[in-house]
Amino acid sequence: MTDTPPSIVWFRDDLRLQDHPALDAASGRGGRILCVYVLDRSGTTRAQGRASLWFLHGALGSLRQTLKKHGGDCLILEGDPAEILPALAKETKADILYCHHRYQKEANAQDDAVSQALEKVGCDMKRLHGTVLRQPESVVTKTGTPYKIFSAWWKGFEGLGAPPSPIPAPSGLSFLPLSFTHGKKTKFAPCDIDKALLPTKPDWASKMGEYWDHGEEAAHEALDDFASGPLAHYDTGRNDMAAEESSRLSPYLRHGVLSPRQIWHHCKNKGEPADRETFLSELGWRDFSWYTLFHNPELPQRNLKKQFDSLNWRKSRKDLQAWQKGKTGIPVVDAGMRQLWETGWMHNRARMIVASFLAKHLLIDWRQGEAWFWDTLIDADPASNAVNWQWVAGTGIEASPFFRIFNPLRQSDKFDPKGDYIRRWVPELARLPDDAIAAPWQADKDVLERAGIRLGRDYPEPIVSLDEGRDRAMTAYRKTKGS
DNA sequence: CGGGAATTGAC
DNA sequence: TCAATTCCC
Repeated sequence: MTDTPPSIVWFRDDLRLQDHPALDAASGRGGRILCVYVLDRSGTTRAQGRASLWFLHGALGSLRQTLKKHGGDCLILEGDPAEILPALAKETKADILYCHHRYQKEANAQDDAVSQALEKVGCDMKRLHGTVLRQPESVVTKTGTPYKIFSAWWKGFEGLGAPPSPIPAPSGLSFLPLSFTHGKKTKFAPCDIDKALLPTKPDWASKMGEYWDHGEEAAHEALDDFASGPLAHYDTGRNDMAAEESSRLSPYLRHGVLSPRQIWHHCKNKGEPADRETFLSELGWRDFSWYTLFHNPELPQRNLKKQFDSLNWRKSRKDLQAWQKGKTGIPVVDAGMRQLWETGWMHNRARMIVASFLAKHLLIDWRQGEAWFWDTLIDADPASNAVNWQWVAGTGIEASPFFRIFNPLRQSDKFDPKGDYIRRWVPELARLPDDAIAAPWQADKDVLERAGIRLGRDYPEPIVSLDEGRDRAMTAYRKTKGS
């Protein structure tokens, strides 16, 4: 045994052992390691939504199990990291703490504060890049300014060659036992993660548990299943809402059970070039979102196009709730929203449709939608969520033009032609024939009767006429021009 | 990662 | 006539 002092590895959105630069660095140093996760109650960073916390519960449990196989464990505490971590460093005599950079302004400021507090107890904080393909500063235009357009950024990104290869989980890890925390010295009791993380109202845990497996092993299985299957026809398959052709890796990616570099390198030689390029560019969008958030910290709160600050959003609690519950009377919108509620996840095509419907047809502020997704998505990502909402609402830097309004019926025709997605998530419409299920209010009376549907009772009438909603949005958005 | 009206073009 | 293409919103 060397006399190298212990190191602390502070886990955040990187709940894995493989391709974990912070853990790898701690291992390479030689001393014993204390793994810690802090459920941040300081109020300085945005609290995760309830669905996301549910997934976190599983991810933390799996991380602990994996660490136990290596003879270690992860200490889970609740409170202010700037108090907890220095206290732990003092108690364990650790002189170095490893973690990964965070790219939200508040989170980065918190890390700065933790670093300063650690310094006072003789502990050095080392932040490594481990949660994105490339750190946000690394892709810049020739004039040194950040890119605003994805395709231009992507070109610059690819011009740098392949992203760094993932690193394997360190072997021969040596851990500091957690038992010291049960001594009198520590003032921090271990966090009861069941109590702190599992949702009670609503009790999502039992339902969502049917759809998701936890842990690195399950995540890599999902990755391999996708790479050896749906990736081969991803270009078209990803848009079929009823098919299970999308990767469904987002929850693992969000919580760092998988790293983007692992996904990239696992897929880089699979499938046809066109399908692969489409998928990798989706992974690119995730990095670009973090890049955009890094350069625009106000992204989750403020329109990046200030022109839309004057937009007169409708304030309708009733319409917002109908959207949230999947009772808008537009089947494809309701299908998406119900899939979200039950599984904590929504097909990406459906995300665009429901988001466009809220921000355009209902003319409700995209921030209301962003907040709902934040609370109900197990993959709710600080960067992607905000970027994509601003994209759909037309308020982002590189956004869909404001007059681009998804027509839910055309979307149904194109991406759920047989209505299978609607049948799966809006079962009360299941008996309607293929050509009527996307727009029951347009169906003949006897068709509805045969399917056992009385509109307004078994299934709602549309809460807004698609034509009128579209016109209303066009008018309201157009008014902001030049104002 | 559009929609939809206007227009073209193959019958 | 009607589907494909063009072009403005």
